[in-house]
Amino acid sequence: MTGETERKRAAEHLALTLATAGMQRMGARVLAAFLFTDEESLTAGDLSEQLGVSAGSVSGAVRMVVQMGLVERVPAPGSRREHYRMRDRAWSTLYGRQHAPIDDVLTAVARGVEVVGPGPARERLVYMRDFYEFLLGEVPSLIERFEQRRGGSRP
Amino acid sequence: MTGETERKRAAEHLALTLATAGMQRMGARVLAAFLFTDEESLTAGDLSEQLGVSAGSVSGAVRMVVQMGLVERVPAPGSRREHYRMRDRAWSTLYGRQHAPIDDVLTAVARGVEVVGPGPARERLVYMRDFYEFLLGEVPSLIERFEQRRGGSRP
DNA sequence: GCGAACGTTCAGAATTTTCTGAATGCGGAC
DNA sequence: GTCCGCATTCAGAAAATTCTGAACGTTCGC
Repeated sequence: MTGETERKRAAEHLALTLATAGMQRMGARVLAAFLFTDEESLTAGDLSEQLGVSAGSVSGAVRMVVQMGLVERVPAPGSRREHYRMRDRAWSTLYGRQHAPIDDVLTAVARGVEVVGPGPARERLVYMRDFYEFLLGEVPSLIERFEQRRGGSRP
Repeated sequence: MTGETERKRAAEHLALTLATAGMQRMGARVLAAFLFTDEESLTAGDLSEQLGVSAGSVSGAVRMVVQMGLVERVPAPGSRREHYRMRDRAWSTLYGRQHAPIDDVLTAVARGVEVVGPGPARERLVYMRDFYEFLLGEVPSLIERFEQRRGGSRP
């Protein structure tokens, strides 16, 4: 273990990396905050203070990560604030969610196959469609395999 | 087959879908143009005209898709222009590339594990690290399986 | 009920990303 | 060697995204 400063630096670095990889910046920062905390749960106020951003930004970012299924509200007995924490399996959930767009792409490609007559373009479209169909089928089992492998040591 | 208009509509729709899924807009439009054409190859001029955008935009977008490994320059005998076409296996390549950020995330998380002392946060970080390591190992074999399954019918 | 604390919403500001268009570079034809 | 046509680069404009901060609800304690 190193100092608290190091922890924050590592958290911010991960947030930046996730943001570069396509996640919204504030969502990534909030997520990193949850990931790196030893607290049971965090409130919007905690996040606002810890990240040095406005309550409004936190509100939006929290809504996003909750909607993504990465963070959940936790019942807050005896507190007026809303408490949140990371969900278990957050990462496999995230990975699964990243594949939601596959459905949309698949639909768009299928439309292309309908519209385009025989020829090279159509062959390409069929190939693409097959690939995305394949993915759509394989990803869940991929995640499941990880869960099972992990399942024994951390339920 | 339907009219040429339908084809363009389908191409633009796919481009928009890919853009929504995180790809840069112009890159997606260029890619869709390659995907939907029956021409052997396209030049920057073709793309510029077809998409109704400036040569500068095309240049940047083409550079991107080439660098992504989705499109390649094709020798242009007897023509001063540069010719490009989609590469075979473009989609599995794209999918593989989408996982390049995994390396970065993995590095960032590993740093977190080093920095954080025992506790819930560290457990979470270890879980995340394991998941991304698992992915990094599985994705190539996933793609390979698709290629093999497809290999017979389209070499 | 009343007051206070907290979260949310939304219009506007700031930042970042993306596109354009003119200048520049490059390669082949003559 | 010079010219011509196309591609690229890059500074600046345009557009989209993201953050803030003040106003508004809501919920709980009293």
